[in-house]
Amino acid sequence: MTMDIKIVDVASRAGVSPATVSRVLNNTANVNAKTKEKVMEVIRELGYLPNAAAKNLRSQKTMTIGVIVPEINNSYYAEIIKGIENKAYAQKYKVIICDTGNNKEKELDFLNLLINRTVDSMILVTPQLSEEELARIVDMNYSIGIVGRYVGNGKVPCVFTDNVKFSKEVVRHLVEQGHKEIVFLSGYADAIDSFERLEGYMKALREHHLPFLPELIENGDFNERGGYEAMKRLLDKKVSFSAVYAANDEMALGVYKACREFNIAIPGQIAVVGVDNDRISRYITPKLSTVSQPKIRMGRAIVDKILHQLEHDSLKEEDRVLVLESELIVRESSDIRL
Amino acid sequence: MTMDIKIVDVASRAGVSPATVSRVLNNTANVNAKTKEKVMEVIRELGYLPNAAAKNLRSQKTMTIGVIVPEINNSYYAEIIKGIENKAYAQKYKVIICDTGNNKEKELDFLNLLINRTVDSMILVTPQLSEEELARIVDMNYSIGIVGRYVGNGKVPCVFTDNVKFSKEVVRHLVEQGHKEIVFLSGYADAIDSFERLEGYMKALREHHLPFLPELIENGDFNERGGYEAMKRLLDKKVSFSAVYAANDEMALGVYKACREFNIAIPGQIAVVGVDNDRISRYITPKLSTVSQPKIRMGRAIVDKILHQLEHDSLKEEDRVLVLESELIVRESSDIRL
DNA sequence: ATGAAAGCGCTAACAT
DNA sequence: ATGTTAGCGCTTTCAT
Repeated sequence: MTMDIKIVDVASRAGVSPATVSRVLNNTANVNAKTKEKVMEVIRELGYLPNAAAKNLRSQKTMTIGVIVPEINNSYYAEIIKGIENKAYAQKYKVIICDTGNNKEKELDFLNLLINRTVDSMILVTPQLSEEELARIVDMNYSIGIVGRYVGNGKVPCVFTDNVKFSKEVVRHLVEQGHKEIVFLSGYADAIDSFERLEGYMKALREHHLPFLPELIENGDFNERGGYEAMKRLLDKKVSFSAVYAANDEMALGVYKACREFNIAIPGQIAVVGVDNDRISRYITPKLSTVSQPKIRMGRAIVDKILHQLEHDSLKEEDRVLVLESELIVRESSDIRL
Repeated sequence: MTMDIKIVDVASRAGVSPATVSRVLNNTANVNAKTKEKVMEVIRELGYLPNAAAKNLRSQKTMTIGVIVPEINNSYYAEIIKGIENKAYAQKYKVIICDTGNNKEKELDFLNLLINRTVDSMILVTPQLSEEELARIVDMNYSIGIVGRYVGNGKVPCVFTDNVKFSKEVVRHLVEQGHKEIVFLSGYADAIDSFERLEGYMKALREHHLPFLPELIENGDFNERGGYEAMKRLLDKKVSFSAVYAANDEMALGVYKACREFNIAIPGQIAVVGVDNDRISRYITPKLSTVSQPKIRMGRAIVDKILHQLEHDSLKEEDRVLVLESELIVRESSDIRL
């Protein structure tokens, strides 16, 4: 145990009361310039820092934000966290990270940090919780922000990109390249991203007067292995197709693997497009076409909204939801001219 | 503001004293089975969770560990964090992340979370701080753990891999492949990793009776661009060499880029080996030889040591430092037979 | 402009 | 086995 110095130590040494020290520390009332100077000096001398727990208890704030993500060590989430941490630091907030490993139990468990006041607010990145579950918490007046999907609740700020819109763009690009039979590789079925990307895919087909063929839909659970196996299933089924739109880059990597194994040329025989603009997409051969999302900005934006709401106790509806632009990046894997 | 429920609410509703509620909550003394049951029931009914700040203040613990890393969104650090978070969660600890962006000021600032008791312990991953600076903090009895480098201070647990050892392995492998003029691409000069990897390189040269040529040493600041530019400088200098040992995969990626630009075949004309086993190394063409480090295990291990020390207030010297095995992974970029 | 004192919600020492 | 009470270190009325 350290013999920490407390506010009374500073006070007595400076010849003032604890209240005055608190005042200069927090700029919370007028303090005579001379005494202020003296107090500051003693604080420096003693290297005093206010005990966080006492401060939190008394002020009912922790200056801490929690972030719940499915996997910290996935570059997509790591970038979002980066944005959150950087913005939070600039506003003097700390960040507690919670890695659920895609486990909903853990997600719920971490939410307790909000209830027991360990954090002032919780950011959920592509959460598994339903709108109702979210509503229950928000209605108890706890602060929550969402990254990666739209939420209807008027008290919940959310930041995301328009899955439907960029999915349509991907399909349009593929159609322009001459493809008519396009596979859609979905992530796990209950993820909102899977659903919306599929929706965009279907809408685009209709717009281009292409038939929707259910046998061209496969699920790859958002991971490489899933993509690999889905691709093998497609090959087994002997359905005819010339392009694959994978709902993320991970699965596209799996498609690459299967193609390598079966000697299928990309993009010569099969074009491939992914989503996320994972770093690997630029380095793999052939370079993978993908959709880039402004991950760091998403992180920064949600912090902005949450803190605004925390401080002003309100958020106009038009400020509540932010949909950021994503961008289709065409690379070798879907460009026959290359 | 929510009307939170407090321990007194639970107590009165259960017809007992706050002390008893605290006892069943913390299993800190014998409580009659019947009353215990009753208290638990009320707790569930009310959805009571103990206020964290009050608990922290009273118990002088926060059950929180801070982690300071140079860049969260770098897979090497993200993996270490993953290991830390998972182990911490299993022990009921939370994790606050601090991203310094390689800024020493920020590193020092984050250490204040230790002093002001926001966290019980702080893990520094490849810190920029000197041993003396660390010692100053540790001598005030604050708990610190280090990942990624050895520290002499007997009170500081540390976990790392043996840079010298694997560097020698890398050079030996290259020599066995017939290389005699091997470039060493260093990271920024003040990083301990740069220094030790260089040391291993030099020792290996001596062991294999190869001359040490200063013109074969270049600095690439641990990033891709630095590697690219270092490689161009080497090419400009017109020195002769047939292999490059880059102190991390990032720089190796830069070497790849330069070689592509100048039409140099890897490994035909120049062999390349990196360090870190970044995911990209398996996907790039040609596949990059590299050194794999057990990142997640490093994270888990340091948490183990720190918590042991926190609870037992001591750590035997033989338990204090852990050097984990790394492994040279030979892939296409340094194997002429492939 | 400054000080005295109450109290944030919990745990632990002491009493019963 | 259980209750009473002091106090963790701070902020914030309320006085002066």
